[in-house]
Amino acid sequence: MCPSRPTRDPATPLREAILQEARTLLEGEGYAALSTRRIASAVGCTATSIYLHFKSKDSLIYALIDEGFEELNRRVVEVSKGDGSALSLLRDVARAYVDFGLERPEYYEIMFMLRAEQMERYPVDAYRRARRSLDVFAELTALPAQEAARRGAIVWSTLHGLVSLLIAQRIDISLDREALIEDSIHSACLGAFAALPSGANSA
Amino acid sequence: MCPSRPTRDPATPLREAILQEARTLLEGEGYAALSTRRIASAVGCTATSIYLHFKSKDSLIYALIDEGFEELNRRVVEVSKGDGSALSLLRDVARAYVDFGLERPEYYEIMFMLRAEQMERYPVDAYRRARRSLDVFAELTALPAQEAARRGAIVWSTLHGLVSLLIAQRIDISLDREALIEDSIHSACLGAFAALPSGANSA
DNA sequence: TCTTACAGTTTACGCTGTCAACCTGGAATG
DNA sequence: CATTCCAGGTTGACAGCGTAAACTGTAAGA
Repeated sequence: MCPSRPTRDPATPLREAILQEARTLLEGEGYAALSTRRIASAVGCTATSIYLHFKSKDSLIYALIDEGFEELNRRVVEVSKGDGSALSLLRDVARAYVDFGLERPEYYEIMFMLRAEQMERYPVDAYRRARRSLDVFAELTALPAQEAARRGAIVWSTLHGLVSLLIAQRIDISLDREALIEDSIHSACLGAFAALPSGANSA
Repeated sequence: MCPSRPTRDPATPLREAILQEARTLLEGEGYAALSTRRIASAVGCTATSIYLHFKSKDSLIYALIDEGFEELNRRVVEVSKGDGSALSLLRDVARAYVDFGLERPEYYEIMFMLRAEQMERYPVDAYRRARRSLDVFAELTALPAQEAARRGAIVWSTLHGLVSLLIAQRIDISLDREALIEDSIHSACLGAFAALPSGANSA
């Protein structure tokens, strides 16, 4: 009877309500729509209250990024535990990576496509820990560490190029999307196992 | 004796002065530093004066994007006119693409790494015309149109993945950068010419 | 000379992230 | 019971953003 402000459910603690609303806003309207004031008004508090629970807007987004990596890691690890040759496992893991990006484009965007200078504030080692599932690409090559790391980076960057261009809708829509993905994954696997010029394969 | 405001050189017309300052700001401090007010104050006019010469801030940035594509196109076309096998030409063109990205990261960023929703306002066909040099990837495969387009997209996305991750500094710095680039280019060329599963190669 | 158009400026609006100061209800303490 | 303290909010403000509307001075044309 006194609807002066949209009161929020006092059962859920504010921090969780903020996170929940941020998730909804991110998935519904994208990263650009994430503003402290929009979150606050949807949640029924003031914008500054967010700073009682998060050091900054960035750190709120890092919480979402962490959630994204949790899901990506879960998907990748699950697939990588299957049986089959290293090649077929790598193909499956690559597919899982691409699927994640296309099914959760907004999460992929904040995880991998944000401005570099914006991400610098995300602690480097935390980021490396977060994206540890990407090491699977390297491990599956079963090569010596240094060579494996480079091969893993090639696979990752190949898949990232595909996913980021698809998300940004920069790939000609007249192309057969599924065939492109299939071929790209295959090409990425070639990048992992084929002979490459840098010569270290023989090491 | 009356330095109330930083008067600008009246010889250069304002539009060119704005563009020049935008270039300087972009290359010196990156896309995030590009604000109408900063440009205006550096140039010696007011922020709103910019709108006498550009429809919006975006259209000012599109002018910079066009300049970027002009340089990229020039580099690519020049290299693609060399002689050698299709494979070696493709390698050279790929190298030119990567070099452009790493030598002009701020331009690469606004050309290929801006938010999707932000780029939507850039007319789709204008964008396609602007990045026409990327068609070279497809043409060099000397395949039927549809298959060539897919192969070209694979090459492009592979290189874009590499360049964008390098620019965003997301690739482990302990990796041998030059070897990674070399191998990625080679892998991209494999993506253009190797047998791939989608089956259309036989068409 | 009067008019018109151009090329600026001033002012303002609504938006952003964030900080300092203030308030408020409840628990702990005297 | 009264007092103090504090966690968890609010209010108000600041500096910055893109940009729209209204205004001004100046130069060319009729």
